[in-house]
Amino acid sequence: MRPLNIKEAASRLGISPRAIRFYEEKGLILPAKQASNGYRSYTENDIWRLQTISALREIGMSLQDITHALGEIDQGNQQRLEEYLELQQAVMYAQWIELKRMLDTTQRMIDLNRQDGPLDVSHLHELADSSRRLREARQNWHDRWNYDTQAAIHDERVQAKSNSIPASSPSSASFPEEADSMPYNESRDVGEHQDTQKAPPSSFYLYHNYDEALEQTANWISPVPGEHGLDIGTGTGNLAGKLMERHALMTGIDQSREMLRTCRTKYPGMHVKLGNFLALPFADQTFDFLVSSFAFHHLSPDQQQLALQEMQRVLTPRGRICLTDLMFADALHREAYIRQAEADGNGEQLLAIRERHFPLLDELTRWLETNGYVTKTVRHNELLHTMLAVPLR
DNA sequence: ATTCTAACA
DNA sequence: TGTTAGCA
Repeated sequence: MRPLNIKEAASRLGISPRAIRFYEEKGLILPAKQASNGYRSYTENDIWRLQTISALREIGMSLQDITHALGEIDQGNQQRLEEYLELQQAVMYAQWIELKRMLDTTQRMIDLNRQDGPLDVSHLHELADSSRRLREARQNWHDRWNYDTQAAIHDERVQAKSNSIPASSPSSASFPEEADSMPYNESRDVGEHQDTQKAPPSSFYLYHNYDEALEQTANWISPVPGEHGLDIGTGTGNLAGKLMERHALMTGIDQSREMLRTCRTKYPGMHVKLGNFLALPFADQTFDFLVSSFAFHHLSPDQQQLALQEMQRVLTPRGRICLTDLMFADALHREAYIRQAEADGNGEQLLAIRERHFPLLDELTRWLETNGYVTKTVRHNELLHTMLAVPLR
């Protein structure tokens, strides 16, 4: 194929010629120059390189990081190459879903226009507004890109914390009735939460009952051997591992390369993929069930909505969902909890609550039930819950 | 008509 | 990165 000049290359990639020159200035590419006029000349290789740069850029990687990444590819690091290819794939999925969403929005506007006659402006604004917010939400996962650094120490930390609690520790003794994970309904749940205002002292409890909660999740899913399951935010694969023991075919996605690396070595039999929770890199109706533990609270409330929609998309019509995470019963519970933490001067806990977006149990339940699910929930400790959602059918 | 470099926003 | 200017 004939080498492209800069304008052709730019239009093919959907970026500006200036951007391309800028990348060159930063040392990311080095196109040949025509001796006669000094015009840059881009070969297929250059184009591929630019494509890579552009894709990585879209995910919000800094040019510095891209330099580094490209370096590894140049050295023939296949492992890395695959990661970056998946990254590009993830971007494409995000775009695909965005497109679908826009189609959806316009369709809704058309419908509303037909039904209620001329659409009043406020409604139009509302639609446009939500559409904008959704898009913003999706962009925010760029930040997660740097989450990697935490990966290496993740498992150690969890291990350390659950081990540091003896089986007969006071805190678990004060919740003896939870030991037997009995499903209970929402109203009872709210009631029970009222005495949680004597909030626990330190933050280690956030991970206490960690393993019990994962067990619960796997039990509730109880996969039929051979069923396909997706673990969103699989981290190092602890939950997916339990489901594989039960002979499910597990796929895990995470937004962190480092996490996935660890996961791959821990569970060679597991499909592991880099991906955005808000644009799952899978076709519609791919999985029989879907689990997620300790991942939801990394998303903003808006993003959680998107994630739920995505889950439905990749799930089979009869697919079930089981979520384990720290949750508040409702907004009041959250407020009370924060007040208590303030009173205790527990800064660590306050920070944890403020920086995460622990789902509200009542909202989550409402959303799922509105979307055709029957739910049941079990509480493992003050905040830790496991929720199962099965299609009404 | 296009591209290039350089400089400024 | 976008924009603009002055060249080849």
